[in-house]
Amino acid sequence: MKLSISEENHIKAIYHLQSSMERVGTKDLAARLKTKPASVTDMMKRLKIKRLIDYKPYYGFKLSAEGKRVALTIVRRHRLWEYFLVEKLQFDWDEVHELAEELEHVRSPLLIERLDTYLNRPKFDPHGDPIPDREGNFSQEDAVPLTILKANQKGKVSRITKNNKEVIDLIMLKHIRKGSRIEIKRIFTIDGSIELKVDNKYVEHISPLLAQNILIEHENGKK
Amino acid sequence: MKLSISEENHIKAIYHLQSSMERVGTKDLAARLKTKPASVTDMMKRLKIKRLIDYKPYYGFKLSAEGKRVALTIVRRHRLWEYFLVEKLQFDWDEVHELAEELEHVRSPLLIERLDTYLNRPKFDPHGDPIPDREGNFSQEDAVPLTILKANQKGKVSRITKNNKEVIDLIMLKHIRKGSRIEIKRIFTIDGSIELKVDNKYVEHISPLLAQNILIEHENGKK
DNA sequence: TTAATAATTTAGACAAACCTAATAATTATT
DNA sequence: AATAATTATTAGGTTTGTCTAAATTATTAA
Ligand SMILES: [Mn+2]
Ligand SMILES: [Mn+2]
Ligand SMILES: [Mn+2]
Ligand SMILES: [Mn+2]
Repeated sequence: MKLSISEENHIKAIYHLQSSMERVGTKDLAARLKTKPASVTDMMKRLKIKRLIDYKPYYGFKLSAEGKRVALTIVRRHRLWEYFLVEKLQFDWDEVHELAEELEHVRSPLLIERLDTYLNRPKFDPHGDPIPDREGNFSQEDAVPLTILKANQKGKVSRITKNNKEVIDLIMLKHIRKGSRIEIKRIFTIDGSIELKVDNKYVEHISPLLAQNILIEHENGKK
Repeated sequence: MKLSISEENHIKAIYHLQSSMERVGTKDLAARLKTKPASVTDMMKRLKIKRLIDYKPYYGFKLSAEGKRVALTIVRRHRLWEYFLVEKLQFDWDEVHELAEELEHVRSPLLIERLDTYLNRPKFDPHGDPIPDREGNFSQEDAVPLTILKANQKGKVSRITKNNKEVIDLIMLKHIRKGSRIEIKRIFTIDGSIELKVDNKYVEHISPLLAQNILIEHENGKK
């Protein structure tokens, strides 16, 4: 099925909103896409015809199985490009979203496959969000980067990604090591830096880059 | 000025057609873009309003100075992406055009600048076509890859790009060396291989990859 | 130099993707 | 339960980019 860029953007937005609400409403989707409720209704009718959503007028919508599959391929493309931009083109992690928002619409399974291989099949994007694989599955690793935790969440350090000397020195300095109990205090959106409490003892402030290299034992179950 | 994807495609197509005709006609442009003459006329009216072309009804059109500037940035994006796809993602040189046709429309000067840097500022794309720089200038080097020559054109070998042993062995085998006089006999579009006469003596058949590494002294003057 | 042919433009339609304003349905509040 | 507030849909438009068919202009050939 060939989808337009706008259709893809709508599908992806529904996917994201669904994680925090059972059915998505017209107003919320319009707000997220910076469009108007009337326009969303138009689009929902079309997506319903294409069987990508379950749409009950006045009662919101949710992705169909096929819609979810499509959403995951778009998310995959988006996050792989973000990873590429940061890892290869030296962009900062907070500069890449808008570009990925466009690059994600180049639909070529072969391109994405090659890009994935080239990047060494990364499991998380520069913001710490997981990158779905070709089949739409997320990493089964129970270790996730510290960056995906939100304020007030807790976790235990399971391992450090890079065995780079500087990284090691830094985490030592911050009293972090394998097994440390971490509690996120605050996330500064300006630079993505994180204030956290280590082993209920030390209050530390670390960069997002360092945080990406600290893997936390994943709480299996609902997110 | 913000241009749509379709507008960009039209501008670029005019640019290419202009190299073989003074003014471009409606029918030719329609054929190249796989659209209809009536649609081209519509678009030409709009591009005229945006002052990107000089359009005289019934007498064809040509790019304005500004139009040419725009065309060159699109060509630059196209060719840089092609280079990326071949050099980094292991695509074959004959598989990349369609993908670049889409990637070229991600308009971000910063992205293209970083990509260029990352790729080490290549001067020619995988087909041997020159990549314009940020200012729209082509390489001033008087050496161009053998691949940009057309059938029946002649040239003198100025140098070999890679000092790789295999490349050296191959060009020796084909009787090619610095100073050799080359005459292109035929280009096989299936694989891009080239039949040529060396020093008016040996008829040889070489791969496009090898041809890319053979630099020819450029005939300065009109193209 | 006129008639035939080819190229181009115009007229009129249509789908996609938006919009505003008006109307209707749902949900929350007294 | 009635009313108010919120949310969603419909009606009717607009712009972009395409199309087909008809009319017009330019070019070529008789
Ligand atoms: Mn997008
Ligand atoms: Mn991201
Ligand atoms: Mn190309
Ligand atoms: Mn294109």
